[in-house]
Amino acid sequence: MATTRIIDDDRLTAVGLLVEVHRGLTNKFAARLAQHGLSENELEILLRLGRTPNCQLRMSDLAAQTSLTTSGVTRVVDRLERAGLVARASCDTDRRGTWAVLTDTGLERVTAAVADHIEDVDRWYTGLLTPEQLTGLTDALRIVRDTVRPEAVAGIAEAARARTHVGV
Amino acid sequence: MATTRIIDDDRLTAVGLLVEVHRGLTNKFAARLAQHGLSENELEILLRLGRTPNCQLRMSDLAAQTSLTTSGVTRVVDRLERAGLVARASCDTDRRGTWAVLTDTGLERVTAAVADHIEDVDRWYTGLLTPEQLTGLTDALRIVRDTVRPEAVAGIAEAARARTHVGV
DNA sequence: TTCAATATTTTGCGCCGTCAACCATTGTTA
DNA sequence: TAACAATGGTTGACGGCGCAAAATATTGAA
Repeated sequence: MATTRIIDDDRLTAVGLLVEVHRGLTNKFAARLAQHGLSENELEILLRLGRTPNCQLRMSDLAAQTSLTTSGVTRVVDRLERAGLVARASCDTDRRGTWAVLTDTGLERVTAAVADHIEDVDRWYTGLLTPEQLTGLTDALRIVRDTVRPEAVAGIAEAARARTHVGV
Repeated sequence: MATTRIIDDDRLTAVGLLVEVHRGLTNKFAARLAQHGLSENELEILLRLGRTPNCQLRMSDLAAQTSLTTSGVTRVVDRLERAGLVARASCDTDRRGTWAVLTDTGLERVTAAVADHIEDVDRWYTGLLTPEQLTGLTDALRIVRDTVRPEAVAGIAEAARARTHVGV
């Protein structure tokens, strides 16, 4: 007698699995990141800045990429700025906007944090799977990502053109 | 000239993908759940209760299963109790403990919510993948889940034995 | 030019969940 | 039995983030 309750639907457990993995990893990562004085959101913002040609991105682009609210980005950048890892620079071409610019110490900090972080990622995630499993996983995830968050690549080209210098 | 910056490590983008998918799905699901007056955490607690033999679970077991804090579970159950979806019942064998028991209206509510929710899950997640992709994905996720959250199956056997009745 | 409509960011307020402290109960050891 | 650590749950203080409104800058139209 198979149970056919809607509450046991396979699709439900499939998302459940994703959620559990996400939470589990987040918890595993949090401790080490805290040693570097960073939260996951802060790390992500630093990473996105660091990957950009001139290490800078508009606040609204950060919001689009991270799926934080613009308000959320404001506050995260506030903290990072207070910590000296990011600086704000006004945008010449559109004086409504502000660049968030990764400082030198910000780059150092994120580099150090990432080195440790990758160890954890490998231990708790990528290292648990065979290469085939991993590519299968990421391919599938990419399909889902592209439909649930198509806007995730904002402002990179634009930022490459601008050249705002900070520090020094 | 390949870029070899640590910040671009493949493993990093692999987790990034997972995080993006999780956030994207969460956002997609939130609206519909809100129509049923539920948050994702609330739905999860109701689901876990509903899947249990007598629709009841100890507070601490809920905490272990959901990776909320016990304090967090207290507050979520507070809200659900206020809404009449869950009731608290004292535990006979250990008077420190309390059962969270799904009420009849709670069961109705979660059933209705899940019906809609599954549609969304299918549209934004499981329905986007071929059966092979999906099983590959869940198999891989299960491997990760079992190592990052081995404690995720708490209190079910125990709850089956207890038979606390609430309402009527 | 002037004014309305729009875009970018910040701020006030509130919800949600964590942390740490706390109370009640249980089990253990003597 | 008393004394005490360990366990289960709740509460107060606090921080992070979203929502909506405000502040500022830009664009378009008359």
